[in-house]
Amino acid sequence: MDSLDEIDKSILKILQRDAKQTTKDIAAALNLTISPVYERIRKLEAQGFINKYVAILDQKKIGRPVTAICQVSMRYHNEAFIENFVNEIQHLEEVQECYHMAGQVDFLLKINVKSLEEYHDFVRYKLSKIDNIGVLNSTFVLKEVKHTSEFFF
Amino acid sequence: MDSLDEIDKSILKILQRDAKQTTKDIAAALNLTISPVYERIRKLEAQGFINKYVAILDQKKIGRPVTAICQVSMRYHNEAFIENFVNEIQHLEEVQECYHMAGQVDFLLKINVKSLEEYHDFVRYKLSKIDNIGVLNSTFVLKEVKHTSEFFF
DNA sequence: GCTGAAATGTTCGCTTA
DNA sequence: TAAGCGAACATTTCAGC
Repeated sequence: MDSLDEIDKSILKILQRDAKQTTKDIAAALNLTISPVYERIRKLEAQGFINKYVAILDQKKIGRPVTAICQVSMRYHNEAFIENFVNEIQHLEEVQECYHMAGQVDFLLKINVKSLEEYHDFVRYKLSKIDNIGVLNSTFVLKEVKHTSEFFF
Repeated sequence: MDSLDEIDKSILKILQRDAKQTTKDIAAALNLTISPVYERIRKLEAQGFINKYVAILDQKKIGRPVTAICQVSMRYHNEAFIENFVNEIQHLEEVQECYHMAGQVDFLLKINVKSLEEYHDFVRYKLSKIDNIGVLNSTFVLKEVKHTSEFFF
C-alpha cells in the first residue's frame, strides 16, 4: 500500500517529465488500458507520492534573469531565532529555495530577482531586517547549467 | 507580442501554483469566458513563457531523503575543461541543479540521493572522475525550509 | 473576444481473471 | 486484488461570427 512497483515508477517517471501526458498516452506507453493507469495515478496522488502539478516558466522570458545564492549564518543559535527566521523566509517571495544546512553556514538560499538593484533592495530591506542574522554572503549565478525537478528511479 | 499584461500574469500565477486548474476554472477566477483564457494559454506556451508542465513528487515518500550541496572548483579555467564539466553534469541523474557561479567557487550543485552511502559513491565514482576538478566541498541539508518553482509577479 | 458544437479526455460502476 | 469495458460526464479545441 505504500511501496511502488515498476508500473508505478514508470508512471511517476513520465509525469515528472510531462504532466500533460494523458492517461491514454501513459496507458499506451505501458501496454495497459486506461483504467488501471487512471487508478494508479489517483492512488499516487492520494498517498502523497505526487504532491502537485505545476507549470514551469521561463525565467528569462518573464524578466527575472538574476539568480543569487545567499549563505546566511545566525548570530545566536537558539530555537526561537531559528524558528523566526524560517517563518520570515516563507513570506519572502524572492526566495525560491531555502535549506537549513549542516556545517559552518546555517542557511543556504536561492533568490530570484529582476536585477542586481532589486537584489540589493531585497538584502537591505528584507533579508537583513530579520532578527539575529550574523554573516551574510552573496554570490551570483553566471549560468544555469542544469535545473530539474525530476528524481531518478 | 512579447510582453505580458495583467491577465497573462494572473494566468501564469495560477498555473505555476496548480497546472491542473482547468481553463474553465481560470476563466471563472478572472471573470472571463473560456475562449480568451484558452487562447492566452496557448500563446504563452507557444511564445515560451511556459516551458513545461510537470508533476512534483514527494522526496521522502519516494525514498530519496538526502540532499547535498556540493561546491566545485576547477583546477584550470580553460574553456574546454569547463565545457566538458558542463556536459558530464547533464548525464548525472543525481544532480538536480547545477550553477556556474561568480566568485571563488566555480560550480554549485544540488544533489539528491537515497543515502549518505549513495552520496559517497556518487562523489567517488562519478563526480570526482570528471577531468580537472580541483576542490570539492560537500555540505548536507538538514531541513528543506522552502522549495518552490514559482516566480513572483 | 464570444458562441457553440465536435473531438477528446476523465471518471466510475460493473465485469472478469 | 488488479485490470478491462463502456457509458456518462467534463474539458478542450477550433471554425465562424
